[in-house]
Amino acid sequence: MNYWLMKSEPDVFGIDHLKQAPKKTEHWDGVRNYQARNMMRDEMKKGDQVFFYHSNCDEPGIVGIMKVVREGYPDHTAFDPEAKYYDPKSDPDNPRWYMVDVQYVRKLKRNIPLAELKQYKELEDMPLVRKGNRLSIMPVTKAQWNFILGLE
DNA sequence: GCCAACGTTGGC
DNA sequence: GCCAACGTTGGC
Repeated sequence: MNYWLMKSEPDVFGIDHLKQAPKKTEHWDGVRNYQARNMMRDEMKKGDQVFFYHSNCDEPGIVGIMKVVREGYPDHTAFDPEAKYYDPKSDPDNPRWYMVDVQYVRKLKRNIPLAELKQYKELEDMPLVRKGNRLSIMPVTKAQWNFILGLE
């Protein structure tokens, strides 16, 4: 099993939105970055565990855990001219963008803010804590995963 | 293929 | 709201 971290803006889609969704499950649409796309399309597997990270908010940080319940499939919002992340270069016969479905597992006992995560030598290799990193989906090693859970 | 311009992300 | 970092676009 692999571990991941996915970012989302809580004002747009936060962990409570996921918790309140039908079956506590939602598709992770709107990703328009090739590195992140490749991970969702090729690498994220059913049962993989994912940290839910809140970005662009008062206190950015890891707030909970979810799991992959459906592996990569085409992001249909790219085909919809009305959608915010419409991409005319993606078409159903040759989809450019992919998404996975994720299901709410639980919140962490406390939110772990980015400012704190940056302090730990154990996490210095995470793209998350590197300056200027904008990747919205990233792999997490088992060691990093366990270390972060130990911070709860 | 290079690279300047531009747009976006996201912390602060 | 500012701005650094980075990805993408498009002219040449």
